[in-house]
Amino acid sequence: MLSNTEENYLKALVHLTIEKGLKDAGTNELAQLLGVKPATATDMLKKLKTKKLVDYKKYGRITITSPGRKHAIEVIRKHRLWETFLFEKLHFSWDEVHEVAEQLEHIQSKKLIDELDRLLGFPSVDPHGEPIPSSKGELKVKPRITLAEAALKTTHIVMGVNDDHAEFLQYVDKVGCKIGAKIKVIQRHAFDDSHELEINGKKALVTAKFAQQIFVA
Amino acid sequence: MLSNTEENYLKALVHLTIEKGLKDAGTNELAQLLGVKPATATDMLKKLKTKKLVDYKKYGRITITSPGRKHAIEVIRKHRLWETFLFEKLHFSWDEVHEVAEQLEHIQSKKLIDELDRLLGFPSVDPHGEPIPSSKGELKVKPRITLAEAALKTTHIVMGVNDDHAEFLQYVDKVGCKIGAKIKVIQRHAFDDSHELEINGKKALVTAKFAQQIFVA
DNA sequence: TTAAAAAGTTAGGTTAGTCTAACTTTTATA
DNA sequence: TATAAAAGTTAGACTAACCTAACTTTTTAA
Repeated sequence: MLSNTEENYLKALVHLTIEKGLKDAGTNELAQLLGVKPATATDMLKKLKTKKLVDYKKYGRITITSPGRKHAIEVIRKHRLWETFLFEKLHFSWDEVHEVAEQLEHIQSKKLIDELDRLLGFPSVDPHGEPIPSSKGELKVKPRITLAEAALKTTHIVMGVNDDHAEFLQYVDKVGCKIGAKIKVIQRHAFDDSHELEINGKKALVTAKFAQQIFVA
Repeated sequence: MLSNTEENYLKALVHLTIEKGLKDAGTNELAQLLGVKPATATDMLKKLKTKKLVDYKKYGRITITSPGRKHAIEVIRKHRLWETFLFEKLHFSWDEVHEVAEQLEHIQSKKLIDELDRLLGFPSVDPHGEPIPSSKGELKVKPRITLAEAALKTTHIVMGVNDDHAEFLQYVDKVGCKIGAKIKVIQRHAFDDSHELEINGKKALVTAKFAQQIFVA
């Protein structure tokens, strides 16, 4: 049985590699994502290596092993099912679900998750548009285009949003950028990397950092 | 914010005092209930004392303070609401709910509990017949008679069952002893403390330990 | 009423997860 | 291609929650 902390490290590795289409990650970026110091991440990586959950050699890059990936994807499945439950059944808004799901994702009970899945009607995406891994551990990695890379003056559909920060999501919501919204990048300003958008017909000006968190098709 | 462990100590103190109609508890019984050594409980009691959650002096008896009680009752409320959710919405049987609720009771989110309460229709008892504290922190302590103290040859109604052990609950279920069942103590055998019962008309022979876990009215 | 038993505490040790400060290895670039 | 910057590691320390072994205080009962 893995601790909550170990599960969080594995989950972070999947976010940094598989979900970005990359094959490995570095100690510093892992530490940063988890909000710990690199030295702390090094210690944990040694432990995860002895448990055969990551492949890793000193000063090298980190890859997740097949058992490590399997476990991480289960945690991600739980996280996204709980987010969906909170949103669909308990009247949570999309900016409120993440924080509570971070706690709920570590509850250990196979039956709980199977039944939750059934109660929700076997959903395939969470409230932010992120795919929910199947009970067999399959995680759909759709090649995602962020608003920062999307073609200019073309209408796109908002497919998903990074869920990590409540404040960000409230802002996203405020400018009318919901899942399914029609969105167009009118122009990019090189001097400050800002993006001029049209969301469902309404103009908005956002930063590059904002644009990188919005996934479109 | 209290750790899961601190919450478990406070909860155990309420189980040992308020729910039994007693005003204080001892280090050893507390340690035993929590499955730790007395030395460990002593350490934690010192910590809870500095946080003003218990009243306590060296070699003395432990009482819970008003803030400590308030917090403990919130945890008990969460535990029993989660048990009810698992039983009512997720097809768990009454012997399966306790273990998972032990994990879920520590999730921190006021909104989560308020919404769960609403989803369940503001229940007043959990699947084992235990009262669910109100959102204001009121815990009904019904004076409870166990089967071991119940009058002989009188028909009683099963009002509740101690929920701690899944195996016990499965056995309780098997002999037909559900909440609301009619139960009569035919005879008690002094030489081995066994109890001869009649449950909904069917005979059964049970131990004293069994009889102490069944609450009747 | 005192001695043994029960209850409770203290001291010192362990593990998990974190930190800082100093160090080493790798990489990128002048 | 040498060296500075970036990336990563090591050593030593801290806290929370647990342990065992030895000790002290309180209670019980002969």
